[in-house]
Amino acid sequence: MESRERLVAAMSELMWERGYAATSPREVRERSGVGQGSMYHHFPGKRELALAALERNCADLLPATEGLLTAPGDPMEKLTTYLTRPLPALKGCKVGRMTQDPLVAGDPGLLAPVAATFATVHRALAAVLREAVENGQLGPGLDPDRLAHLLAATIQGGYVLAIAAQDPGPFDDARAGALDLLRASAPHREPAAARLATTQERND
Amino acid sequence: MESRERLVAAMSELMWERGYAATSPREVRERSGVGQGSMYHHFPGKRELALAALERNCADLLPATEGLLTAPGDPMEKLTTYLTRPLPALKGCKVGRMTQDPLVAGDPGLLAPVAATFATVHRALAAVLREAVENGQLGPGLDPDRLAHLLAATIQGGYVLAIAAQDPGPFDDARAGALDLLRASAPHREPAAARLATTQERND
DNA sequence: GTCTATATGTCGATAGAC
DNA sequence: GTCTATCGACATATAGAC
Repeated sequence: MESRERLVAAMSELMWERGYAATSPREVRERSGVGQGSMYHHFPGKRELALAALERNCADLLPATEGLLTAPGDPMEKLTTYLTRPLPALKGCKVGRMTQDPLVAGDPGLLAPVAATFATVHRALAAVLREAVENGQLGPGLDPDRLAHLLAATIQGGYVLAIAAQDPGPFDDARAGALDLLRASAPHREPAAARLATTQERND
Repeated sequence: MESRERLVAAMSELMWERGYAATSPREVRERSGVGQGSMYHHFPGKRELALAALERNCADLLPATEGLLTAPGDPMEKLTTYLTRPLPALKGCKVGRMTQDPLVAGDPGLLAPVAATFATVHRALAAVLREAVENGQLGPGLDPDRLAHLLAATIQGGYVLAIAAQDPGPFDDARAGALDLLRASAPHREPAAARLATTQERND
C-alpha cells in the first residue's frame, strides 16, 4: 500500500510543474519508481489519480493560509503577513494554475477542490478585512468581499506577471502596491480609540 | 496564400481556448479546413505556427488597452474604464493564459511576445497612475510602478478566480475593489484646484 | 499488490503526387 | 501551394504472470 502514496506524491509534483493535461502516466511512473500497471490497480485512470493529487495539493496549501488569517491578532498585521510572506513567484500556485488547464477547467469534478479552496480563503480574508474596516484601520464603507477578491486576485495575477517577466519583481510589487493602498485608505488622523481597541484584542 | 492566414486564425482561437501544449495539429487542420501537409509548407512545425498565432493574439489585445490608457483624458476616468470595461471573465486572457502553459513558459522565444505585451501595458498604466498621483487624485507618495503591477495582476488574477468559481462575479468584484481603494486613497477633503485642473484637461 | 508485455489510438512530422 | 498517404514515437489503458 506504499505505491499509492508514491503515485499521488509524484502526480502532485508534476501537476504543479506542468499541469494536468501535460503530465503523462509515463512521467508519473518514472518519477514514482512504480511499475506500469500499478497506477491502474490503485486508480481507474489518470483522471482519478489527478483528482487525488489535486486534493492533496489543496490540502497542502490551505492550512497555512487559513491558519494565518484565522489566528488571533491584529487584522492589519495579518494582512501584511499575507501580502509579504515568501511565495514561489516563478513556480506559480499549485491550486490557481489548475484553472488554466483546459482539461481541469472543463471538468467539474476536477475543478471542485480548486473552487472550494478559493472559497475558503475568500471567507477567511473577508472576515479579516471586515474586522479592519470596523476597527477603522481601513477606509469606512469599503466592501470586505470585494477587497478579499482583490487580494486573492493580486496574488494569482502576480504569478502571471512574474512568469511572463521571468522575474519575481512584479509579483512583489503587486502585493506591495495592494498593501500601500490598504494603508492609504485608512482615515487620515488616526483615531486613538480604534488603535487601543485593536491592541487590546491582540492580547485576548 | 490564403491557407497561411486560415492556419494562424485557427491556431489563435485554439490557443486561447486550450493553450499551446493542448492544441494538436489535427485540431488546427480541422478548424481551418486546410489539408494536412499545408501547415508544414507554411511553417517548420507546430511551434512556429504557435509563435505566429501568439503574436497575432498579442497584437489583437494590445491596441485597445494601450489606446485606452494613452488617449488624452482624465487619469481617473481612464483607470475607471480600464477596471470596468467588459472582459470575457470565464474565457480568460489570450495573452496571460500562455504563462501557465509549461511549453510556453519554458520557451524564451514563445514567452517573449507575452513579456513584451505586459511590459507595454505596464508602462502605459504607470504613466496614467503617475499623472493621477501628481494631480492629487491618488494618495501622495503612492508608487505608480507598484500600482501598475497591482492593477494588471488584479485583471489576470480575476480571471483565475472567475474560472475557479465558474462565475464572473469574483472578476468584477476584484476590479471594483481596486477602484474603491484607488478612490479611497485620495486626499480626504478634496483640493478644489486639482479638480479644476482635471476638468480642464478633459476639454483639451 | 506489483510487475512485464502489449494493444490501440493520437501526436508531430515527412514523402511525394498533383 | 495544396493535397493524400504514411511514419516513428508516445499517450492511455489492458492482460495476465508472479
